[in-house]
Amino acid sequence: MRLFAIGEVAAQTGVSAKTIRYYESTGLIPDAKRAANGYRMYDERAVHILRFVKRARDLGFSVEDVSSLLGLWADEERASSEVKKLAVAHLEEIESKILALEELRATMRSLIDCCHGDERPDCPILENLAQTPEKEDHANKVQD
Amino acid sequence: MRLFAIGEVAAQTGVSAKTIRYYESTGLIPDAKRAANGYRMYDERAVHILRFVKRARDLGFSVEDVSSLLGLWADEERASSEVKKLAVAHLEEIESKILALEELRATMRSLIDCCHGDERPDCPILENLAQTPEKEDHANKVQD
DNA sequence: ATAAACCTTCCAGTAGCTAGAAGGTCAAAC
DNA sequence: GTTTGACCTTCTAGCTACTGGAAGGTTTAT
Repeated sequence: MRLFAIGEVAAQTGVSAKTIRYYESTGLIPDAKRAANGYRMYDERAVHILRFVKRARDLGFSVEDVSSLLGLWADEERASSEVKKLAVAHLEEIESKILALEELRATMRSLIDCCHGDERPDCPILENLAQTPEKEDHANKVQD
Repeated sequence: MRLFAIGEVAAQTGVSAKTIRYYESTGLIPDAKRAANGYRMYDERAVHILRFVKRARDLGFSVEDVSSLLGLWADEERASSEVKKLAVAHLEEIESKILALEELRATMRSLIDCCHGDERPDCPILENLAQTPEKEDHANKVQD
């Protein structure tokens, strides 16, 4: 069975050598085998695991979630509902982040639209930031 | 002129006492005056600054950006274009984050839709994560 | 023999706080 | 008069998920 050194694995998986070592140190992936010279060596299975990790991280799963997913992947007896639960929770997180960012975007857009952006010092953006929220709820809202 | 202790300022601004001290320690806000007993004391101006910081942070500006904004706010000679430049850059960041998250959302949705999510072990989500990507060259470099 | 390209470990730093420990201060209740 | 509790102080460490760099060992090519 062919074995690969860490740099080659990094190239194959898109996970940097530093990050692979980091994953090992935190226990996310199992400790690599070592060659006689002390170098970490990886077989196909280890590379496969790393690719799984990479894909899940790219999908935005936290390292902790990835750890759970690896566990489920390894468990032949898993219920797919377990996986789906993690995925749905993650999707919901993504969705709420999008909502929050869309609100920010709307606010930023309206602020930017109000600012002439020339050499004069008066600036509605700064005025908005500086406004005292005395009339609470409506005072510091910006219309979309 | 009335002075406020840190707890009251925290309540007034929505910035926690811990965070106010942190902001002071990093130089984002000026060092507070001290009462005879060593307590930090804040006047209206200091509270105003903190509210500005809070609002800007709520809009998602980085602390570094907030620092620049504070500088511009204090500078009577500023050009509004300077402020606008920061705001536009921030908006663009928000927009690219939204785009990235929308892509993730689409992928996650389709994965979730494919998974029956019951007690059986077969799961398209895991299969997707585990799939070996066919040779798409992602400019794999070794970096250390 | 030397250079380069690998590999090793360990320490520190990133953003923006937050938690907790150990202690000083102040007003009110008993 | 003391004790309780809510304040305040400083300091250190931890969170996520890495990344950079130092100091050094190994391998391969020239």
